[in-house]
Amino acid sequence: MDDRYNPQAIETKWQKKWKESNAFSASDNSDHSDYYVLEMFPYPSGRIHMGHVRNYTMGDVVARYKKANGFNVLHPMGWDAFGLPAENAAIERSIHPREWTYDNIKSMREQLERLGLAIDWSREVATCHPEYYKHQQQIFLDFYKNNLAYRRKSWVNWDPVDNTVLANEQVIEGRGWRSGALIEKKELSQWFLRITDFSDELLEDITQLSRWPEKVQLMQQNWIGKSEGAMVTFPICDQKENLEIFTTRPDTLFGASFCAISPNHPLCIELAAENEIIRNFISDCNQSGTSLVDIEGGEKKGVDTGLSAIHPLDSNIQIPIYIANFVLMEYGSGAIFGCPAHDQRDLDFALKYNLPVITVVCPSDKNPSNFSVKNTAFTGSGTLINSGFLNGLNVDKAKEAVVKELISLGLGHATTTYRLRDWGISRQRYWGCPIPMVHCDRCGIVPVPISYLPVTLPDNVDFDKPGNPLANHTKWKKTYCPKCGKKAQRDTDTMDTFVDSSWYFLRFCSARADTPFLEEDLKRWMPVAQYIGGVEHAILHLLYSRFFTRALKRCGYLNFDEPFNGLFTQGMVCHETYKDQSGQWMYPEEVEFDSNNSAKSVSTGEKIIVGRSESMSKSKRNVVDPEMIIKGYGADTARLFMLSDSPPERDLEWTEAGIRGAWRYLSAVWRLVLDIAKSTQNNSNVETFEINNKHIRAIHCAVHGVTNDLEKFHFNRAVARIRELTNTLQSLDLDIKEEANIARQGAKNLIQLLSPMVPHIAEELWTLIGEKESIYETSWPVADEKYLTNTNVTVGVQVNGKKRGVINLPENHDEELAKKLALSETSVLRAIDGKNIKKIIVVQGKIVNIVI
RNA sequence: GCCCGUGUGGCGGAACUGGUAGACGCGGCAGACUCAAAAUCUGCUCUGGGAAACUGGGUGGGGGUUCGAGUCCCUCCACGGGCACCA
Repeated sequence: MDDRYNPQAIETKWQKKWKESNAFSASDNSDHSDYYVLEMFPYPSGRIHMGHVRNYTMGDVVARYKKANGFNVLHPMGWDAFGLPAENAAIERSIHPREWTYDNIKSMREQLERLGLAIDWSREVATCHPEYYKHQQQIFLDFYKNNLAYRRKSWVNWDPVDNTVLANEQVIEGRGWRSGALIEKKELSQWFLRITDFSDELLEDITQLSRWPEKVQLMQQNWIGKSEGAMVTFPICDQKENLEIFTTRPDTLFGASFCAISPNHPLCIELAAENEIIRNFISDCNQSGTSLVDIEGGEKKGVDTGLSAIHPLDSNIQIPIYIANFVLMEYGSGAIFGCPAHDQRDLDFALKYNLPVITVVCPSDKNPSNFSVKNTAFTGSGTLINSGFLNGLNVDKAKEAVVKELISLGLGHATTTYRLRDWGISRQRYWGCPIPMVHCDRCGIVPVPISYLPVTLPDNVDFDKPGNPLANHTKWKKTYCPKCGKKAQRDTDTMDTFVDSSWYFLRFCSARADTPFLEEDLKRWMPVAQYIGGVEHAILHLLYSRFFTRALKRCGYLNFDEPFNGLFTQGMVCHETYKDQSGQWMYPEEVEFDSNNSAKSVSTGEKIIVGRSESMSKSKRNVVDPEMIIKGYGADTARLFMLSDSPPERDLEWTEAGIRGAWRYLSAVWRLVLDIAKSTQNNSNVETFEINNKHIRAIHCAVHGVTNDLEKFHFNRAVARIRELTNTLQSLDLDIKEEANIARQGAKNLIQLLSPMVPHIAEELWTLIGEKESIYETSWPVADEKYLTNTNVTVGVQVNGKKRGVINLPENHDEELAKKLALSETSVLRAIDGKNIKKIIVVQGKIVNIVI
């Protein structure tokens, strides 16, 4: 073997060996404890990016570390393979989406394999494969049977560029999350999944996910948006119908000075038929949509309907009903009562339209007889005033009293609403899982029988026509009704790709089964012990997956609720951005730095403007191709750098200097271990050394510390500790027999500690130092306690909290000794300067503080 | 606007439950090897004063609790993220 570190040679060598020995296949009948580690599967865009490298390296460290600790590890990989880019490629380059996708999968798999990931590829799945989506269709049919999937007409967010419907969460600032096009409103019949059936469960159970980041728990809680309040009925003067209003502040009911309904409220639409002003106002609101409202800074506008509502608690009071642009049809009941004194938005509206402001809650530090709200609404708690039978009660008591009264009047009840709404999954696209339903003129909507599955996508489709290729297809949609046998039509919609990713983690457990998954496999592997992915999926994917698991439970597929026991969300990979003089983004390899560290264009020498570091993205061209890095430095170097500099949950700044540093370090380890291997003998029995030998202690401390760090996902600290150990080993004199023996022992531990992070070089060095077994099969080292506890400690001595010196003490020293030694230090005595000592604080093994 | 997070040398970041701030790395400086460079190795590197011993300051700003605060509390500022006419 070459004396120089040659990553390309050893990496391909070991990747071949691992593959040949099936090293990473998970056993479905092992006696060991099972451990399922999973990273979010990628969309097969064709090339991996640094985000993937970071994500999959972390997962690989966990997989290999757990394996070394005796676990039977499941670490699979697959492809989130349906979706729009495949269709775009079809349109732009006349490649069939299937061909494009499978080509991409092939090249991305090669790239991932080149990273040396300990993945069980025998379980690989692609969501676009009929063997995957036929099970998804079966699950959909079961959801339908169990009333968890339903169809209804609804206003949808229509993306005019992608020609498809988007879920609310896919609309960002009024624009499509993918296309960026302004979203229009359109009414269509759509399939929905009843996620709101589980609102409460999803909300409550999330607090029990102790190994999830609190941030993600909170984001999901906010997303579900539970609020408790009351539904109140306001009769309308001279009308049969009542106005139903949801409020979280029923206590302020006597402060109501107007009602407001949404422009999309049924009553509003009814009124619009005979009223042009209202008609104009509605179209105004619909037109402006979200975007204009944002631009105008959310001005509150309304139109008086001329109708009046009767106050539910006092029929002598009539309050005007407005149509207001800030009332949402989708939330609550689409109607509110305005209490200007205690809601800033209502107050703004009241001041604009000259409506009365009735103060009904007085803060505890104000005088109830003269407190009144002027320009700032009071939203805190206090005592009720001007409120009839509620006067004198606090807010909470008043809420209860009002609800009680409303119930007895038959005009209301306590209720809870959620921000979360049902999940619309219909997409007017070709490259997705077909919805296995048939529309029959006689029988209505008829499910495709399970034995007919899969409903496969047709091959010969035309992407040149606008709209849904499946609907445009001449033959595919034509079928026979499974019920009456007469001619009928297939549903031409496909499912949102978030459906595909809501159960793939279950499929991995039984990747080749005839049913979606087998119960005994789920029993072995689920829930996922450690899930790792980007925080950008904190809400959608993770919430949908939690819902899916519960829905599957309800349909009798499985018997647990939460799919992911542990969740880790890693930060993004960032890079500086570069622009040339004309404002064009530049790739990092097009930029060089001169000796003054100013940036120039490689080709023209033109000065380059260096921008702040941002998340790597193709549009800003601040990307570094992992393949180039692997070619230049090797996969181990790329992996090590991904783990070393930043804490994994934070963003990582990609730098050329950083990657070179990682490479230099691995080269140094290579030389160090080679030196040690050459100059020492492999004696298998581990020697014991004198308890205070600082070198042997350093080794055991490193083993102990790295183990703790890996358990806690502190990869960057683990790397720092391993480097410290390397420094220690480098300082040993191999000509001295005892030190050489320590060095050999230390080198072995060093290789073991490194092995989850940089597996190829670890395997090679493990062999070079005389070991026969693959390091992947070798047990994790355990630190010997006796080398960890200190017999002597160095303790700082402070005078008035300021460090003035250090003293050495036995670990179990008493107070007197500490005081005595502290007061014999010259630097300490100088600081005391003969002054009177008031007190001496001694914390054993930590600190001595002398107060003067 | 509301909710959450972060703020430590030139840079990325360490610091267990309040107990010696700056581990480890990057960069920089000096030196060794070399005809020279690269690579490698050695040393120094928070900052002001000082030749040095030593000494003053220092974890976004201000205040507080404590013998002792990067860590806890209050307040302000900056940056990042989530939600947003949510009734």
